[in-house]
Amino acid sequence: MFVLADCNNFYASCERLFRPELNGKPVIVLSNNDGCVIARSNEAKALGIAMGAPKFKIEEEIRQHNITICSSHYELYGDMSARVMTNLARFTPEVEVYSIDECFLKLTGFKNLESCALTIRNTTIKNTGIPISIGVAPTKTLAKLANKLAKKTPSGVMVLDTDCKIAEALKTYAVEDIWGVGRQYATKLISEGIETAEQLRNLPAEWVNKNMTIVGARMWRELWGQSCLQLKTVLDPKKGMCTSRAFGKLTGDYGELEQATASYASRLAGKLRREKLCTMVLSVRLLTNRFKTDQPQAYPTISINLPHPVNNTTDLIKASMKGLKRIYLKGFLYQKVEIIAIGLIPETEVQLNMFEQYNGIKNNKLSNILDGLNKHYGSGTIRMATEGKQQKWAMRRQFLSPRYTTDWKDIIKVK
DNA sequence: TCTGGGGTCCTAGGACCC
DNA sequence: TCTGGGGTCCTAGGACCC
Repeated sequence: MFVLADCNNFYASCERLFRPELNGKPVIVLSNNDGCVIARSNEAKALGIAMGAPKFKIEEEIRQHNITICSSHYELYGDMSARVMTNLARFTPEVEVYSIDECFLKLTGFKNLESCALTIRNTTIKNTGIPISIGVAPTKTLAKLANKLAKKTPSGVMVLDTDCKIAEALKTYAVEDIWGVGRQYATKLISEGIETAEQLRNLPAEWVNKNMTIVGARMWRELWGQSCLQLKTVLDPKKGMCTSRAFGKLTGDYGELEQATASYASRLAGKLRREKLCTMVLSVRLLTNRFKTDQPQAYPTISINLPHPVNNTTDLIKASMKGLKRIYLKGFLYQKVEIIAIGLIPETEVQLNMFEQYNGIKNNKLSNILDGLNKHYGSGTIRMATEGKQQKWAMRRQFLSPRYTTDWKDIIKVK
């Protein structure tokens, strides 16, 4: 049996954990740059605050209902996530951490699944303070579905362990809420008159194969209780890595773009080193704001093949600067730069190019020193000069909570 | 003023090979 | 006039996820 454990309103719950006065009150968490809503407490959901709503469009509701706003704070969420996952892993060795707030577990040989699920839920809540729901079913797709139903029950647990219970659950389950049915498929299915999971499951296999590719066919079989998606206990090596973030303001200034590009490249280099990976290709892309339809749009991009696979800050900044210079177009206001690394290989498998000069040893040494200092004195303590000092383009985080769990200086702020 | 960031997998089509 | 049959690899684009 597959179990899906999913934290309720995870980011909002993390924020509330250290501010208990917010319990029972509407809380929302905003995306980077305090752009749009990415998490809501139940109270905020009840007020009709939509997922993804831009903040500037709901100012009136925020004021009227006295909604508490938080900037997203991934350091805090990451730390709380690790605590939740550690607790879940105590119940079975078969664990797949699926996302920051979700985890699949496999339970074999348990007689009373209901009480087992309840134990998992209650223990995790007691030890972490994060509310969580548990869905249990014979396939991952059905466990996801069970979890969604569990959120609506008082016990927070839903076990679908018989054909009868599964059939009953599918009857009224909206087709667009199935894991694997996104916007495109939902529109298509609904236009064909398929509105519930039961109707989708009753479609002939040929129809699904023809219209929904192999991915859809797997999902369809999973709805019938045939497990096609296995538990992934070992993470696959990453294939690509990307640093992309909107600026705090639009800019067409080359100097500012240089700083931002260098700083994102440096961040990407740090991520690569942490995962012990090197990249062979670096892509740089500038983007204007697609919502500003009255302004000229441009998305110039370039891919640079590196002479050697690297992950040191010096070489990656250098390559990104070269890319920026080649794609920069005057007269546009840019909102974002993306730096993408593709063709990742493990540090230990790097092969050098005998026809190119290799400065890796010196540059790697420098990067390691950088990492060491930033780790000891706090990230951002030391950085490359090209990354800039003022960073006028840096993202807005007006409503950031203290680092309750990861910084001694901030812990004293807890009331 | 203000609209997230990071991934995965699959398919189709073109280039190229013998 | 007639114009094979089988592969592989790569890329772009589209779908999905949280």
